[in-house]
Amino acid sequence: MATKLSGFPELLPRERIVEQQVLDHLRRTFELHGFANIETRAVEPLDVLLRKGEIDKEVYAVKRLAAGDSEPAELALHYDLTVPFARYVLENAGKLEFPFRRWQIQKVWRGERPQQGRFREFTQADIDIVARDMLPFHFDVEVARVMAEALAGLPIPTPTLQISNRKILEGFYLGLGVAEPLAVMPVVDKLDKVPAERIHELLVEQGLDAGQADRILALAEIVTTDTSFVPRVEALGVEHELLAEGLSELAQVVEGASGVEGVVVTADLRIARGLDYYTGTVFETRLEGWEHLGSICSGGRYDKLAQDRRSTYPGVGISLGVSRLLVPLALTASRSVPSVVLVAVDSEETRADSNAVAGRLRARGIPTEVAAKADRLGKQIQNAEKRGIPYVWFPPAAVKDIRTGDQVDADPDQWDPPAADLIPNILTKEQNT
RNA sequence: GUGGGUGUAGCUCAGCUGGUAGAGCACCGGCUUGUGGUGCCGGUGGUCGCGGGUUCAAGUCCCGUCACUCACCCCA
Repeated sequence: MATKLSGFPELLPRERIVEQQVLDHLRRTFELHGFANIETRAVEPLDVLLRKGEIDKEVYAVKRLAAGDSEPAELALHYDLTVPFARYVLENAGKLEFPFRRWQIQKVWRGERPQQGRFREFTQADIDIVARDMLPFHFDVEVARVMAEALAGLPIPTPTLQISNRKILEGFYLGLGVAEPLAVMPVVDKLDKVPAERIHELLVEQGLDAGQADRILALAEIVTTDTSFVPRVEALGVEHELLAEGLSELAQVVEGASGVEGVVVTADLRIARGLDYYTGTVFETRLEGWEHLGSICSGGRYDKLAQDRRSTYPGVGISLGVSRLLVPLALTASRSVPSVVLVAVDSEETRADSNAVAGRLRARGIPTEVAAKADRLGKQIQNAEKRGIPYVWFPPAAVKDIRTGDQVDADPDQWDPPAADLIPNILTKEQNT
């Protein structure tokens, strides 16, 4: 008996066409910027996954059935692509050329309770740049720029790339005399859900005085679409070397990522990112009208994610949640099959003629199928229409656009569909209804 | 993982205080040996998410479970 599994979505062909085009676009954009591709295995040693980040990660352990209950699981499915990538870099450090720029699109697994836009099995698209010992800062700018361009070409609600820098927060807190700046960040990070007064209370509970808490909240209120956040932060009157460094960095990233049509870029000092390995630039991304989904694309700079005896490998990267990104789409394409043309069949005796026409169209790169059955021609047309195939070919030499009803004489060695019909079109919700 | 809501034909839904299931759309066939989307006539289709319980009798009450969904948590 077939049963659905919560959080493990499976798409219909028409939906998959939409996802596939999104993936194609991402790959094209990443490769346009020279990123190389790798794929890492689905499993990692359990202790590698648990060592980074928190211990309560909902990871799926994997073990051989024959291992029995006494042997603990040693492997687990990866829950992101960054940790496996760090491991991969260490393992292949001798064979890679640095700085190493790679894109990676794979499934990941998390045991969280599913909801709209939250899955247990989903697809992430990552770009990261890693170097040995020293990674120039301009790569922070590049990674933001590439992802902005990738998002720009997609048929989604307007994305806002929210960028911050942990050096600003940490430096500001240190300048304020806060003893444990890293403990403040997870609290401030909740600002989008918890009211400011409550955050203030929580900060005071952490041992800060009311004045410090006020200034911390004042910093977090600063959101700008250009570099005007710099004087606004400076006006708060806190000074620290790290703060100044962070302001300079963030200004460069915001400037560098701005100007991509269809993408809003902000310096947003609310963004702190819970904890983890981030050391500088941090990113989150929200979709207009779909803010409740949370961030669809986040990442940042991590100076010490990977380390071996000799070297440290600093990196900067962003992960795009493809599965989550698809939620606002109607997830519907103009057709459920790749076919541009359905070649009609007059009778089973002449099927070979239809096959010949199809072969000639395919030889020129036009996806073509032949009618399954020599039905009444009206039924063959309806069958094409049902699946959204735009053209029906009547052998030997006539082709009909069944959307308009226009029919013309044509030579299968010459005829070309308009470029817009060559692949299925993604329909938005409005177009679909 | 914690707490709440929902679950009836492919789709959208109706089924009052318990008495063995309906509509519209879709789909199939005919009017139309053949180039369709309108119209008319006819037809197929439901273990009422699944399992258990209460009852003479449950879609309708109770419990469990699964799925979807909302908040929290976490994050893509």
